[in-house]
Amino acid sequence: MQVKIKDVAKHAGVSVTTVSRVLNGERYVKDDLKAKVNDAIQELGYAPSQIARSLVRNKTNLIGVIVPDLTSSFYSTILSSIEDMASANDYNLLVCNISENIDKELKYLNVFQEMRVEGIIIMHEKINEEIRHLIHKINIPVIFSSVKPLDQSFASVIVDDYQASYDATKYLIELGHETIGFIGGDLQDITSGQNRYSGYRNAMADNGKTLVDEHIRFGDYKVRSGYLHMKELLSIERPPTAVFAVSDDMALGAMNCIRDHQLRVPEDISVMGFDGSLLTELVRPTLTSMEQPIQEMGRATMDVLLKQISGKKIPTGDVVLEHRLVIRESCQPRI
Amino acid sequence: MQVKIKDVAKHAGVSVTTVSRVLNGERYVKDDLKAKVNDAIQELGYAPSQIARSLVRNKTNLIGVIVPDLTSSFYSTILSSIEDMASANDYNLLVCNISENIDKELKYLNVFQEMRVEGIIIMHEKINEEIRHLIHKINIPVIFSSVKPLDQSFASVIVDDYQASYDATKYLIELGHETIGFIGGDLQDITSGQNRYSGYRNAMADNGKTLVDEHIRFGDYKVRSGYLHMKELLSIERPPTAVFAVSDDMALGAMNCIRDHQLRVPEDISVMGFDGSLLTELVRPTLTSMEQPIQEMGRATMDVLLKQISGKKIPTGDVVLEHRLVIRESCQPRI
DNA sequence: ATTCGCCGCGAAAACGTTATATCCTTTTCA
DNA sequence: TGAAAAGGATATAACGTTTTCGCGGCGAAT
Repeated sequence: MQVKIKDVAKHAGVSVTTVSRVLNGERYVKDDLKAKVNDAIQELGYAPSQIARSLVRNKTNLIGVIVPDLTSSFYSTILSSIEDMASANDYNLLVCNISENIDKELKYLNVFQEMRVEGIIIMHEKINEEIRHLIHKINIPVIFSSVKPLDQSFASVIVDDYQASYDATKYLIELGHETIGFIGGDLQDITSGQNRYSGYRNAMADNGKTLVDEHIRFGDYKVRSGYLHMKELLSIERPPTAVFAVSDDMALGAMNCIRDHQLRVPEDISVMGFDGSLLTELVRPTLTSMEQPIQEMGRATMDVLLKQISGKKIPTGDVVLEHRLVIRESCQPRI
Repeated sequence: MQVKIKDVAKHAGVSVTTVSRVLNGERYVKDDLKAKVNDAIQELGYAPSQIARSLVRNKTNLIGVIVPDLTSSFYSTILSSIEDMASANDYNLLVCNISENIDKELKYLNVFQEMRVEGIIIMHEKINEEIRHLIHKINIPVIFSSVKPLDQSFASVIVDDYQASYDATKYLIELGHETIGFIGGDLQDITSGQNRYSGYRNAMADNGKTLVDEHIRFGDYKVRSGYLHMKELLSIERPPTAVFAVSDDMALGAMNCIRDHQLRVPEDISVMGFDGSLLTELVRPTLTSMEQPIQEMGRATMDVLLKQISGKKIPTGDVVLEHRLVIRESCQPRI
C-alpha cells in the first residue's frame, strides 16, 4: 500500500494538517517542524496523491487533447508545442488519437468530462451535431487549434486560411504560371477546405486567370491523396504548370507522383505546399510552402485556454496568427 | 457546480447506493428503479467523477508515457499504436515529451507517481542513476518500448538490434559492396548504439571486409545528423559505395546530402535505413530499411504492461519481435 | 412452521487529501 | 499592564464516489 500523509504525520510526530502545510508551502510552520516533516517525507518516499488532492481542491490540472492523427508531422508538432506549454504551467495532457473514428471522439469527450479535465483542445473541425451538443453541454473550456468550426461560439487559434491561400496562389501567378492546379481539402471543412479553396479561386479570378474545372481536385490532406490527385492532373491533356496543394503532405505526394512520371519539380511543374511542416526541409527539392506558425499555434492555443480556465474571458473568440510564404526550391518561374 | 451522484439520487427518489449500482451495472436493482435513475442521469447530464471513483477504488486507469520526441515519425507511430490499445482497454494516456530534457523526465516521473498512474512506458534508454533509482523506488510497473536499458530488471519490447544490424549490413555486402559506411547512434545507448554497431562490425568481419575507421561515424538519429555525417563521408578520398544509417531519419539526411553533392542514390551510393518508419515510402528514391514492427511494438508494449498491471508477472523481461528487411529503391548492387 | 438464502434497497464508513474552525501561545501596542 | 493581533499547531469536516453492512421481504428447503 502507498504511504499516505497520515504515515508521514505519525513518523514526524506532528498532525496531518501540519504535513499538508509543509507540502503546500504555507506559512505558520516553524522551521524545526518543517525539517522534521521533510525528513519524514524523504525517508518514507512519500508522494502526495493528486487524486485525493484533486477531489478536495476541485482542480485536476488536466487538459484533454483530441488529435486527428498523431503520426502527422503537422499535428505532432503542434502537440509537442502544446505539451511544452502545459508542462511549464503544471498541466498534464490526456491525449486521444482519433483516426477518423468519430465514436472514439465521443467516447473521449465523455472521458474528459469524467476526468474533470479543466480544458479541451480539439484539432479538427469535422464535428457533428451530437458532438457539438455534447461540447456545449459539458461546460468545460474548449478551444480549437489550427481549425475553426462553423459554430461561432467556440474559440480557436488559426491563420487566415483564405488570405494565406490567396497569397500562395498569387505567388504562383506572379511566377508567370497561367494554369495552376489545385488540390484542396474536404469542402465540408470550413477552415482548410472552403476558405483555402475560395482563396485560390479569387486569386485566380482577380488576376484574370480562368478557372479550369479539370485542374481542381479535393483530397484528404494526406500524402497518398496528393499522389492520386496529381496522377489525375497529369492524365489530362495539358496539365497545369504549377500545382498548389493545401497541405505539405499532399504536396509531397504530388511531387512524388510527378517524379514517378519522369517529370521534374520544379523544372516541369512547380509545387506549392501549405503548413510549413518539418517535411518541407526534408524532401528534395525542398518544398515551397505557405507556412503556418506551428509552434506558436500550440503556444497560443495553450495561452488562450489557460486564460479561459482561469476565468479571464477572452474578448474575441479567435486568435489569428500570421501566415508566411517560405520560398524554397519546388517552385520556379514559368519559362 | 457539477451535478453529483447525490443530486441524481434525490432527483430519482432513491438512495445514492442505488444510483451507484445502476452506474456500475450491478445486479439487485429492479428495472423500474433502474429506469428512473437512468432518466435522472439523462436529465441532469450527470457524469460520474473519475477522481472520486479513483480515490475509493484505488485505480486510476491512467498510464504515463515518456516520449523522447513527439515530432519523430518513429515515436509518434508507436505512440499512436499504444494509444489505440490503451483506449480499447479503457486506459488513458498521460504523455510527456522530453526533448533531451532530463529534468522534465524527472519531473514527470514524479507527476506519474502522484497521479497514481498504473503503469509507465518509456521510449528511450538514456536513464541516469537518479532516474533509475526513482523508477525502482516508486514501484509502478515500467516497461521500455523499442529500447532496452542496461538495468536488466526492467521489462522491454524490442527487436534484436544486433541481429537486425548484422542482417542489414550483410545484405549490402551481398549486393557486392566492399566498402560500407556506417552512421551509428550514440554508443552510450545499448540498444540502438552499441548493438547496432556490433552487428555492423561483425557482419563486416565475418565476410572478410576490412573495417575502415574513416567510414564509421556516430550521430543522434536525426535527419540533420545524418546529413552532416554523410558530408564527412563524402569528403574522404574514396567514399564508401554504400552507407548504412541506423535510423531512417539519418538515412534520409544522408540521401539528401548525397543528392546535394550531385551524386545519385542508389546509382552512385546505396543507402540503407533502420526503423521502417513512414518516411521510407515518402521519399524518393524510396528507402530500403531494416524494419522494426512499429505498430506491433506498440501493441506488444501495452500487452505486456497490462499484464504487469493485472499482476500476472511476465516470465521473461524482454519481448523480442521480428525485424524484417524491406527492400525498396535506395540500394542496388555494386557495379 | 421454521430456517435458510437470495433480492432489493439504504445508511454509513471508507478513500487521502485540503479547508475550516478552534485553541493555545507569543508578540505588539496603546 | 491588559487587550488585541498574529503565530503555530490540531481536530474535524468536507470532497464525490464505492463498499460494507444491515435489514426487511419472500420463496424454497428443511
